[in-house]
Order: sequence, then structure tokens, then C-alpha cells
Amino acid sequence: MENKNILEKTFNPKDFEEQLYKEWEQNGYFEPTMDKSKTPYCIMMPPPNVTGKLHMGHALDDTIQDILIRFKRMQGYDTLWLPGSDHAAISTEMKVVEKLKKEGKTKQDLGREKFLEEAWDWTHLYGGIIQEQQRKLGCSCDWKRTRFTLDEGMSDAVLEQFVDLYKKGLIYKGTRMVNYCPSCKTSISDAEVEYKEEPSHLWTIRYKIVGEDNYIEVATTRPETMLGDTAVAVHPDDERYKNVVGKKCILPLMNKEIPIIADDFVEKDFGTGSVKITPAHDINDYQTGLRHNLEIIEVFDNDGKMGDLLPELKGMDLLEARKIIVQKLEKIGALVKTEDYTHNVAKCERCKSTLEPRVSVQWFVSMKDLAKKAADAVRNNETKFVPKRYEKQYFNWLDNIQDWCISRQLWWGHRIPAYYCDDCGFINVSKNKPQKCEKCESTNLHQDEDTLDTWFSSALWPFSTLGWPNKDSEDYKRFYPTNVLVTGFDIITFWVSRMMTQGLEFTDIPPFKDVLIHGIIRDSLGRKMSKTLGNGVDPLEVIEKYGADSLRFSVMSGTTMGNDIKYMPEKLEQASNFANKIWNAAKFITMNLVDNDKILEFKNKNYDEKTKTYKNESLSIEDKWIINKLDRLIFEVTGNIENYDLGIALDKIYGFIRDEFCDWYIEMVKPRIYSENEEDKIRVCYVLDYVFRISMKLLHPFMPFVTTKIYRSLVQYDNIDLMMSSWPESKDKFDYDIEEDFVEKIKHIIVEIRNIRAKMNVHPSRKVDLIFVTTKYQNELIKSKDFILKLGFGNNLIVKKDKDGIEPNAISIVDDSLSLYMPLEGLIDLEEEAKRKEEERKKIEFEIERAEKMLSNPGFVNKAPEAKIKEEKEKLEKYKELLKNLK
RNA sequence: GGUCGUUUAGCUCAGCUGGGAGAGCAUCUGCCUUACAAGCAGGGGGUCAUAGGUUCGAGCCCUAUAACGACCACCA
Repeated sequence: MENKNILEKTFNPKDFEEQLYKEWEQNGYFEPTMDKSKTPYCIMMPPPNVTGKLHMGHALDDTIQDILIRFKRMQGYDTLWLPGSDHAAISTEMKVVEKLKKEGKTKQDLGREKFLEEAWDWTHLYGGIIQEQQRKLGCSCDWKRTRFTLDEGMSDAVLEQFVDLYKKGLIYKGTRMVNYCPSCKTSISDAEVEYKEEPSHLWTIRYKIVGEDNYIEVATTRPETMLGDTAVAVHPDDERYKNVVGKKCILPLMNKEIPIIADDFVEKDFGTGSVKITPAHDINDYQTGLRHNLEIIEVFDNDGKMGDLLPELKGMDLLEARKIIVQKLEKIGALVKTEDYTHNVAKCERCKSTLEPRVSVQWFVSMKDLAKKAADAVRNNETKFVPKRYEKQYFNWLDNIQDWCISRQLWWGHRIPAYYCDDCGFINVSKNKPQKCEKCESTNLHQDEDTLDTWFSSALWPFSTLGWPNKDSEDYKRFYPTNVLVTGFDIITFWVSRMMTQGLEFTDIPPFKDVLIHGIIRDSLGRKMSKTLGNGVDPLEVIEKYGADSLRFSVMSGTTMGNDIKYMPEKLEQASNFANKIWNAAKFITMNLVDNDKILEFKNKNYDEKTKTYKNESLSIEDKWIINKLDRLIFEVTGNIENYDLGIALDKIYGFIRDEFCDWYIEMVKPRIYSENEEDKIRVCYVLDYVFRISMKLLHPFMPFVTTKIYRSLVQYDNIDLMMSSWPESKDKFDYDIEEDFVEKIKHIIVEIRNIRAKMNVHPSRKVDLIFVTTKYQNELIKSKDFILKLGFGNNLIVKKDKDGIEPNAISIVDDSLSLYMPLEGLIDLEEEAKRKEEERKKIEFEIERAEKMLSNPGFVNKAPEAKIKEEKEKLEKYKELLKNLK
């Protein structure tokens, strides 16, 4: 059999990444087989905004998921990674409104239907870009199952959800104070509020008490709201105000009497201890108003402009009005003082405008019971967070949950399926518009104008994408519940908690077994990447320059789940250097490979599939050494990935390939490769190919492109592509055998040789005799003669049982059971060498002292575990022997 | 105000259930050694934030402190 692929001379990811992806997709590798003999494994991709573009956050999120799904696929699971996108109600609507504005139109001009056409056009124009970008990243998700939160099936699921919850009494319509964004012109939920510290002022105003010459002073950060004050409140226990409670005071500018009331919520120690009450514009004031039956007077309108309480201010911006009102108050002597003050201002999570709390009629989901079930599922370990500490954040949110405001005054989204009877006022809730009112049979019905919160549909994502509410759908039956949800911590409240509540409510099962939380990618200065700062890194540019594999490597290497990652361009260099390294290693291997048939024959003759062992003497010492190392690697890496320790797994693979395989094994093996001994050459080729192939398998989930390309150039045992090949298995017990022991000792000695020669400036061309003294490793030394001479700059390799007859000035490098003598006299500085030896001796003596001290400590000997004591005893013996050898 | 996280080499970060401090980059030295100069070989560099405690033994466990960061709450 001939090799299918010869590698290009230089490594260039652009030459093959796109082509490989196309092949994978065309071959249907991304789709599940639905093979009943396999265990299903499913990940739902968090749907990005439909018109979004890939940013580093997605790149990280997608890379993690792709690693997991490729790993599981190779392990033999029937994998489904389902992609999709979210209609992103507010942000898409904002963009379309913006576009219309540029054309001089408003959404009201167009009307609902036309506006939605525009929005769909926009969606079709800009939607799908991100999917193309995810392809560039190498995502192995099943594009045929791509879903969109506004597509037919998912809309049906949303209606099902709404109607069901309404019938159960878990959705209700009510008058409440909600957060309203004057810029997005819609109500939003508590989760969508961000608080930001802003410098401002605290104004103290005095209100005259009716019938007295006294005043009551109130402090406020929003003097413009005073026009809507309907009371002043003090704490019931506050001695200072005991005698004024129940009296009235005069609201300046409005010249109207309002009561002075007592309420527990007032903090005695803050400001003046008395507070003005504006029920229309503050959540606490609103609640106080409800308790005391106060009138609600709105000072400004939906657009955040002044109303006509003072006709001269009508239509004015709030900040403008504030200035004027402060001036007026000052003029009439009602302003007591102005202080600098920093306070938290509620901002819209989408557009960052200052929010206004407003009293309005909205739809709510009653959350208490749903939240409890969701929290309990995690408390009972039915769903686990990784890292575990994020469970606290989750509990904190669910345990203190408020009802969820789901109605939005937007057009882009799922319209609320509530139909009002114009005759009797009854609210008909059903998936489709009813023919007539359920109550009075009138046919005069009109639908609610509002749409639903985007998150109301994404809450169903893990199962609506699989065909729910049809519980008999093949996909739903096979892949629900999903295995792991991968997302950032910033979205636990928005999304994770809601998928949990809705999932449990509608399917009685938590929608995923694990929740894997990662951090965010920050810029190299540690700042959040943001549009306004312009410090975002475009993953596409990175891919263009370094390739997708390098990008993936750079976000995974040396990182830990849950911690933020600082973007370091240097890491990309490291990654592409590494890719280049394995490329060249592959070139070396393939260019020296003997015929495939001979390698296959070697394997068939010497490898026993049943016992997974090689026949005696079929492999040489260093072959066994590297295969053992590889076995350990397989074992560890598999465990690491299963524990989601992806950064550790990747770094272990990296270390193995670079340090053990390239730097040592390939170098050790070169003399055999170049030798004339055909048999020897075949076995080297077999091992080189084998170890490297398995390394490519281990690396594949992390760097899918370059590994696939290389894998195809290696020996072909079958025609299975790397991503569809099976994950390697390993022994789970490891014996430290003589080969491994010997090679590690030789490595140590060779490093010492290099060290000495480097220090003494001996040119590599100056070869020298290597005289080994050992009784234990005589055979091994003779067998390994070629590579030891090569790596140790040796002329002749001589093995002796003791050091009799060795020239006294020879350099010695000692290890236990094995020492090396090199007659380097004349080439090196003997004084330097004496110094080196002295340091070596000191080191050994220090070690002996340390071990003896430990072993003579009764506390240690009595309490330390057996194994540890044994270890220390062995060390002591070893160093004592070293010292003897050194002398 | 409450909760959580971070603090380890010049920089970015690993370090699994406590048992002799690691990587990459940077720096210095020597090498164009027939896979790779996008490379090879070698070196230097750390009181593991601070102070206590538990332990035979602490980077790791406990307590407190400091700096930075995140989330929740929202006192006008």
C-alpha cells in the first residue's frame, strides 16, 4: 500500500485547513450515526446572536466543545453537537431600527408586518456569517440540524410553553414596577440590569411643615422626581421625627400638601433620616406607596422626557430639567445643600442607557417553585457545575429569585399568544388565534401587541432543538438529556438557570449532566474585550495568520476552567512553532519510512492484539521506553479530558511530543534509521510511526487540522480518517521496568556530558571514549551503543565492571548502578572540573544529610506512611552509593 | 453591605486528594549536528502576597490582613 499523502515541504495551514473541513463535512462525519449499539453523547451549542460575528469568546467556547465532541466521537460515542442561532430580540430590533433611521423611516411608519419583513431580510443578509466562521475554526457540529430560535418548530415550542405555564397559573399578567429602557423602548427583566457606579450629587431639600414654622429636610439624588412626590417618609423609631409623623408638608414648586408617614424601610442614619416618596419612579417608593395607599404620579413619559406637571418643562431631557428644578428650589430657598456623591445607577445590559423603573402592565412567570426545583437538582448532584464554586452563584440567583418579566414592547420575537375579547375583556390564551371568545363567544378578538423575552425561547434550547414538544421525535428520545453545557460564567443567571427551570418543568429531567463554566478572554492588559474600547481581537485574523489549530492551542494551553484567559500573541507563536515542529517530525518519519507492507508485516508478526504486548526481543530498549511513556500519556490524558482538565491534557501531549519524542526518541533512533540493517530499520519505522500516530490521535481534538493532514501521511492500516478513528487505549497499571530505568539514567548522563562540554567549550566535533562502569546494565549498554555514542559525542563505548585501570584524571559522571568516565584531559580545564566535582559532592552530601535527618526524626518515622518512609530510605541508599562512586 | 475568586521566575500562567517548586515567552552562552534557525544544546532567575495556626512535614488545609477582580443586593 502506498502512502496517500506526501507532506509539503513547508508547513502552511492555509494549504489544507479549508479543504479538510470541506471533506469532513461532505463525508458526513459531523452527523450522528443513530447506531443503537453506541452510547449517545450530546452537546448543545449556546446559540450566538443570529447576526453576530465570531469573537474570541465564541472561539474559546466553541473550541472547548469541539475538543469534547471530537474526543467522545473517537471514544466511540454517537455524538451530536447541535449548532444554531438566537434571534436576539432587542439587539436585532435595535439594528433594524437603526437601519430604518438612516433611511429616514421609523418602525411605526412601516407598521408591524413590514417591519418584520425588514427584520427577516436583515437576518438573512447577516445571519449565517458566524456559522461560516465556526467552520473555519474547525467546529465539528452537525450543520444539518442547525436551529434558529424563531424557526417554526422552536416557535411552536415557545407557544406550547406559554400556554402550558398560563394554564398552570405560572404565567400571569400584572401591574408591577419593572425596569424600562427608554432607549430600547421596552421593559426588561431583572437579569438584564447592570449596575454602574457614577459620580453625582446628593441634594438636600426642605419641605415646609403645614401649620408650623418648621421644615423637614429630605436628601435625594434625583431632584427632578420631586414633582411626583406623594409623601415624605421617616423611620417609625426615629426620635427626631416622632412629632411630625401624621402631619403634612408642602411640596415646593407644586405647592401641594403631602403626608409625612412612618415606614420601616427608611434608614435612620442615611442623609437626613427622612426620604421623599415618588411611587412612580423608584422601586422602594413604589412599594412604600402600596403599603400606604399613596397616589402614583408620573413625572416623565416612556421616552424619558418630562411630562407636563410643570408645563414649562414639558418634553425636556431629565438632566436638563434637573438643573432647572435645582435652580428653582435654590431661588425659593428650599435647597439646603448640594454634596458630591457616587451611587449605583441601573443600566440596560444591551444598550447601556440609564434605566427607568416604571409601573406598567406586563406578563410574568412565577418563579419560586420552578427555581426551587432547579436549585435542588444541583444540590442533589443531578447536575454538576465545573468548577464547583459557580454553583454558589447559581444558588444565589435562584434562592432570591423574583418573578420573571417576559413581555417586551418589541416586534421582533415570539408574539404573546394572548387574545383579548373586545366585548367581555376575557383573555384567551392559546397557540392559535381562537375563532371566538371562550367566555362570551364574541368574534371580536385582538392579540396582545407584546413579544416574549429572547431568553424565554432560549430556555427551551436543550430540547426544543430536538423536536420537543413532540416527545416521540427520534432526536429527542436519543439525545435528551444532553451531557454537558459549555458556557461563560456571565450567563449563568440569564440562561443556565432558566434552562434548568424550564427543562425540569417540561421534561422532568435536568437538561444536562454537567455545566462547564469557562472564563472570558481578556486583552493583553487584562481588560475586557469590548467594542467601545476597540481592543477586541478578531479570531478570523488570527486564523488567517496562524491557522485555526494555533488559535485553538493558544486558548487552551496552560488554562484552567473557570479562570479568565489573557490573550497573549506570543502563545500563537508558540502554537504555530509547535505545529511546525510536528510537521517536520512527520516529514522526517515519512521520508524514512520503509514500505507499508513491511511495517504491517512486522506488526502482525510481533504484536499480539489480545494481550496487547510485543514478542520478546522484537523491540529495542529505547522503543520499549517510548512506548511505555506513551502508554502513561494515553492513560493520563484520557483522564484529564474526562475531568475537563483540557489545559493540562494539552500541555502533557505537547511535552511528550516535543521533549520525549522529538528531542530524545527521534535522536536516539537516527543511527538505526541510517543503518543498513533492514530488520532494525523496519522495527524503528514501525515504532516511530506507531508512537507518532497515537500522538496525533491524542492531539487531534485540540488541533484537528494539522493532525489530520499528518495522519494521512503515516502508515495506512485502514482507510479511516483520523477524526473517525478510535481513541487509543492504555494499560492502567504501569511497571517501572529495567528498560525505562536504564534510558532515564542514560538521558541523565547525556545531559551531564552536554553540560560539561558546554561549560568547557568543547566543540561537538571532538569525540571522546565513553567508559561505563556498571554491573547492572552491561547488556543494555551494548545494545544501546549506537545512540549513546551519537548523543554522547563518543568515539568508543567501553563497558567495565569496576573503575580499575581508568585514567585518574578522567571526568566522571555518576549515577547509582551506572557511572561514566571520560578521558577528556587536555580538552578541558581541570581546575573547573575539580570545582564541578566539588559542587556535585556537596549536593550529594546535602541530600544524604536531608534524608538522614528525616529518617532520624521520630515523628516522621512514626507517623508518615510506609511508602514515604521506604522512598526516603531508598533515596538515602542511592545517594550513599553515589557518594562512594564519586570518590 | 453579602458571596466568591486571584496573588507562584522579568511577563503570561500550570501545579491532581499536603511528602523535595514547573511550562511557555523573555534573557544569557554555545551550535547552520543530513526533520525542523518557526531550530538544537546548555545556563541564570522564585522567603510560592503578609502574619499566625494545624501537621513529622504546608504553594496546597485553617484563621486574620492587604491589593486586585467578579457576582449579588441597592440606602433616598
